Amino acid sequence: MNSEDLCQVYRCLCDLTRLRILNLLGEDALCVCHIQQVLGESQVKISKHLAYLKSHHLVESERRANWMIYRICNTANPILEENLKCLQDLSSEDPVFMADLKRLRATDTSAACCPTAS
Amino acid sequence: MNSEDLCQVYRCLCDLTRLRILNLLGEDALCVCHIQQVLGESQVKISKHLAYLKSHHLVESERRANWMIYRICNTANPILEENLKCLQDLSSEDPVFMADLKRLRATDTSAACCPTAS
DNA sequence: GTCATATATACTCATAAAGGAATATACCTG
DNA sequence: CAGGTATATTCCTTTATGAGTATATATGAC
Repeated sequence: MNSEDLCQVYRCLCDLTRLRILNLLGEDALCVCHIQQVLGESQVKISKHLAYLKSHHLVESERRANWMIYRICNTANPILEENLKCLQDLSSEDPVFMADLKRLRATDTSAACCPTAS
Repeated sequence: MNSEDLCQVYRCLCDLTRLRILNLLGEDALCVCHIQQVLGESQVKISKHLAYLKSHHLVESERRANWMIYRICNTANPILEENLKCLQDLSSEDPVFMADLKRLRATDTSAACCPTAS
C-alpha cells in the first residue's frame, strides 16, 4: 500500500453509484440484476461500475449459471476496511443509503434469479 | 453529513497532489510558497489544489501580510478525521509522503517568508 | 443447433478535472 | 503614488470520467 494505491481507493469511492453498490454489498453478495433493481439504475451503468470496482480489487465476482455474483473482497487493506465501516455507519443516517437498504430487504435475493448468493 | 458529502470528501482525497498537501498540513500550518517548495510543484498547481480543498472545507486559510497560511480545518466530520489519521499512518511507510516530510523538516518554515505560521 | 436471459464491451458524446501560461489581485515598503 | 513579492484567477488544452445506445458474449433450456 503506497500513496498511489491510496489515491486509487479514493477514486473508487468518489462516485455515488459506486458507494451505493458498496453499501448494498456490505449487506450481502448480490447479482448484477438485483443491484440494478434495488438502485433503479440501468444495466450498463451498474455493470460498468462493478467492472471498475473489480479492476481495482474492491469487489470480486463469481459466476453462477447465468448470473454473476459480486461480493466485497476480503482485502488486506486497512484503509479500505476503515472506509467501508464508515459507510456502514452512515448507511443508518443517510436517506439514499437507507432507502437502498430498505429496498434490498424488500427484495427476495434468494429467489427470482440468483439462488442464495452468499 | 450525507452520501453526497461523503462522495465529495473522497473527491478531495483522490488526487495525489492534494494528499501530499494534506500530509504536510497534518504536520503544521503552512504558507503556499513552502508547500510549493517542499513538493517541488508549480505555484498555480498548488494554489489551485488549495482552493479546491478550501472550497470543500478541508482546509482554511488566513492571511499574514503577503502570505496565506493554510491549515487543516477543525472539522466535525468523523470520516474525514479518520482518513487524515490513515494518511498520517501511511506517511511513515510511503516513499513519497516520507520524502515530503523529510524535505519539510529540512525547511525552516519559521523563516524566509512566513513568521511562525502555527 | 436456436432462443432467451444475464452480463460485458465498444463506441460515442458531454462534462469535469488537471495542468500550464499569462494576468490580476492583495499586501508591504518606501 | 511606484515597485516588489505572494497568491489567485482566467483562459486554454489535454485527458479522464460518466452515461447512453447498440452490440457482443456466456450460459442454460430445449
